[in-house]
Amino acid sequence: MIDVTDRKPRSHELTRSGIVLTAKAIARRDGWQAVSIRKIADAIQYSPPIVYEYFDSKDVLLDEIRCEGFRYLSTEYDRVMKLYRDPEKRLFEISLIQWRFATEKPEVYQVMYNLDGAYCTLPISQSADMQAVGDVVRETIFSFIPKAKEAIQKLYFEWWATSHGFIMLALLLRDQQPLAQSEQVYQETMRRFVRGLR
Amino acid sequence: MIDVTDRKPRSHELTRSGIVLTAKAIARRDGWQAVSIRKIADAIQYSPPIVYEYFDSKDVLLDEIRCEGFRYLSTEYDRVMKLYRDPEKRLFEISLIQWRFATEKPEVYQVMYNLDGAYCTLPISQSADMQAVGDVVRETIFSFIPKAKEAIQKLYFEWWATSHGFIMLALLLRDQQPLAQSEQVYQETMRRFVRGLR
DNA sequence: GCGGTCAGATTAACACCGTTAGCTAACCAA
DNA sequence: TTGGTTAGCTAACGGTGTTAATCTGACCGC
Repeated sequence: MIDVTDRKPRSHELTRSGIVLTAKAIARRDGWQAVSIRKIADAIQYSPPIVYEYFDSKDVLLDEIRCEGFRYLSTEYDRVMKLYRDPEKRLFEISLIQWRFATEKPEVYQVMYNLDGAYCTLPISQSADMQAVGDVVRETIFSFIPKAKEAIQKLYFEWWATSHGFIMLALLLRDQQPLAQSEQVYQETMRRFVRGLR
Repeated sequence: MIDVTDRKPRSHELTRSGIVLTAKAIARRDGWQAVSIRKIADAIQYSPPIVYEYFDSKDVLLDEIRCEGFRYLSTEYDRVMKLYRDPEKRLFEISLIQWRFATEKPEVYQVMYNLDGAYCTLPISQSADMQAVGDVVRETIFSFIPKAKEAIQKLYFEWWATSHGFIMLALLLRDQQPLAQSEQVYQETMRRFVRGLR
């Protein structure tokens, strides 16, 4: 039973962001498998169908959070680009952001790559937000290794795979190997990767 | 309604492996999200509770498939160890097995790492089967880089992260970048990694 | 033949899930 | 007072993992 009396009136935008925040909060606490439309509705003190006024489906809600994650990365990358001029420094700092993001907002990282029970069926490939992230990294690589488009794409693929692989494995083995130790190996590897580009 | 007349009598072992095979078949066709106890029971022509005679829960069933995957890798690694004596060749061939396994049995690879809707809550860390896989790789690395235990563990971590990262990303981007092309980059990278150990 | 036992398998239920159809109650213009 | 619009709800459908209770039928001693 919903008690309407203690439900504060909120704007459309506030309710919408409330849904997103609640979904992430539940995912962070209990994992994505525990996130349900009913629990979200409960938390924002509405009935389940209201959620569908804001998102056509659970899939679309997850996709929103996913894109939000890529957009966040994009702005962080831009910040680095403005802060440093040295391409080598740039790519290394971008690598550090990747680690920081994955460890500080694991629930977002999970839904971005469909990890640990998070599952969004919408294709990630066509996402313009993900493409934008790639553009910044490719541009950075190009700025000190001006090669053909295919070569840049290959280097980007290698950078991404290395970064993502280390992060994923570090999170997977975090109860065997302390995160701080994995982070050290990560930084070492990414520094070596960046240096190897020269 | 279940028609008992056309259900063939099977041994305990045969029914058990039937459950595992059916789960993998559904996962391969429609993804792990589509795998349900009822669908498995339907396929093996039994009622749902029968599945619980063989596996305490869906989680345990997934864990079995996961461990089976690690055991398969283990035997394949052993095969390579017997086939080649050169440590460099050994580690490279093991890397190739990793790729082949992930692309030929994606549904098993997914459940091993909780990817794409596959979700097993049982901790993977304590799995002896996973440990066995690691032992073979660590041993291989040690055989031509005899270093301290921590250094070997670090190299193993790097090898695993690199291999897994490339494979994951290749599968993720397979509709943008053909798998054959990604495989080439993978082989190149793993060869470089192995060479870099000298 | 008859009653009892036991294992194998089933049905039916519980509490969830995503999603949707349809209702209610409040408001506002005419 | 109507009529219409709108926000929000309840209730339902078909699905999920899981379990308690029940049924079925074969076997065995008498």
